[in-house]
Amino acid sequence: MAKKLVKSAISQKRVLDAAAKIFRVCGYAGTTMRAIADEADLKAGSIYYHYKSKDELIAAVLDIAIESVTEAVKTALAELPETATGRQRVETAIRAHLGAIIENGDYTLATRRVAGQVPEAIRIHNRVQRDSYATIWQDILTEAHARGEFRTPASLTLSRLFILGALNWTVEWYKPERRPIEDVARDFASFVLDGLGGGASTMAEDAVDVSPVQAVG
Amino acid sequence: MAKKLVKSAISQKRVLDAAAKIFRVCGYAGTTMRAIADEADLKAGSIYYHYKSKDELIAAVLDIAIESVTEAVKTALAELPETATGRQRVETAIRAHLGAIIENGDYTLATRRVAGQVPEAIRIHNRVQRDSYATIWQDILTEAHARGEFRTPASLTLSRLFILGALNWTVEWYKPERRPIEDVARDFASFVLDGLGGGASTMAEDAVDVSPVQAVG
DNA sequence: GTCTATAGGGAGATAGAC
DNA sequence: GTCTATCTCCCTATAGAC
Repeated sequence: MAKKLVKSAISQKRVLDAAAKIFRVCGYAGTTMRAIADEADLKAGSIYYHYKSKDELIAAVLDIAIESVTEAVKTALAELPETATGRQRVETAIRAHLGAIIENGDYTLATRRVAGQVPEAIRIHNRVQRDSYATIWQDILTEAHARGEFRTPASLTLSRLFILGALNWTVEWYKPERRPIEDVARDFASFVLDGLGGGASTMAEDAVDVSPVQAVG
Repeated sequence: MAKKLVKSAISQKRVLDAAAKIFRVCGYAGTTMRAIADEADLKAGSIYYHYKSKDELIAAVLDIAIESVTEAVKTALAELPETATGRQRVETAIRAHLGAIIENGDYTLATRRVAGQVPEAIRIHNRVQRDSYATIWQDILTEAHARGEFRTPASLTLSRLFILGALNWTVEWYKPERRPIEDVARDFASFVLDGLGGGASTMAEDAVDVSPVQAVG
């Protein structure tokens, strides 16, 4: 916060960004302090000035991954007028979620790659945060359903898992140079709300596919 | 194939199943030959009788993961009558895909955990198989669209990535004791085809959620 | 804050007995 | 087919100079 801390904070952030990048590529056990140090233009020993251990680093990466998405979605929803419909809220949350996980791609993907491999204590802490994020979606869906905007007494939990699955998978295939993430968000919102086969379309004409058979990941 | 090979083949399968399980939990670098050996009730050195290296093991796991899904979906589609609609084909493929990835959960999840960490040659080989699987879906969607069963000139590639993302994510949260995978498949097909907000519902009444706020993964 | 040097442990893979 | 024993390499983390 004070000016004296700025240099240290910058280094710390550089180490953290490097860690996310290496964890993403190499997984938990495959990530070495040397590789992180190289990425951050440091020597391995120097990392320990900023973080006590490899576990403290992965804990920080996991925290940022979920917190950045939570913040983005909360903020986007808060900016909507009170009169916003359930559909609008769902679409807004989709846009914010996609934007955040793509912007923090290294952190998001690192989270996926190391899932289940981090020590128990860290996993529990992170689980609480993820459950907390899930309630945001659960609330959106519950309210939209209560307002009669959904056609069926579907399981809202299953709906949420369906939506978040499709959204989270984007980090596996999305290439920024191919199309803006806002376009993906718009189409995904349309898929979620109206499906492929029915409903009133709000989907715009789509550009011709550049790569008709892109890998599933 | 001959009776003389049976014992060897059984051991080999036991090693492979053990490898999938350990790769799933520990990731690529985190998996040790000793851990695989323990899981298969062997000593570390014995594994090398069946597989030349750790890389050969992970290559086999990746192969099975994608091939089992491809086979399941191809077979299910082939069993449909020629007169089947696009909707029916999509629903059938969803059911087959979900059934296969859940049944081979260790292989499927191992694939996700080690993504991007395997040597180049293995990755390329597997990439070809995955692209080949993607074309099956692309064909289903293209045909359904050509028959006028989809409401819009949407990007079919984006549709496919959306669907497969939601489906693949199920391995992260699905618990067999909570509900049969067939129920998830039925509801997911409904989400995909009609969305949450519109269309003609084919969705059955859903059981009350046991866990309203399940982690996103 | 960052460096070098190193202690201490564990990995993949091989050799040869049984 | 499976075992034990071992070679060689590389990891995390620490100590102490600068």
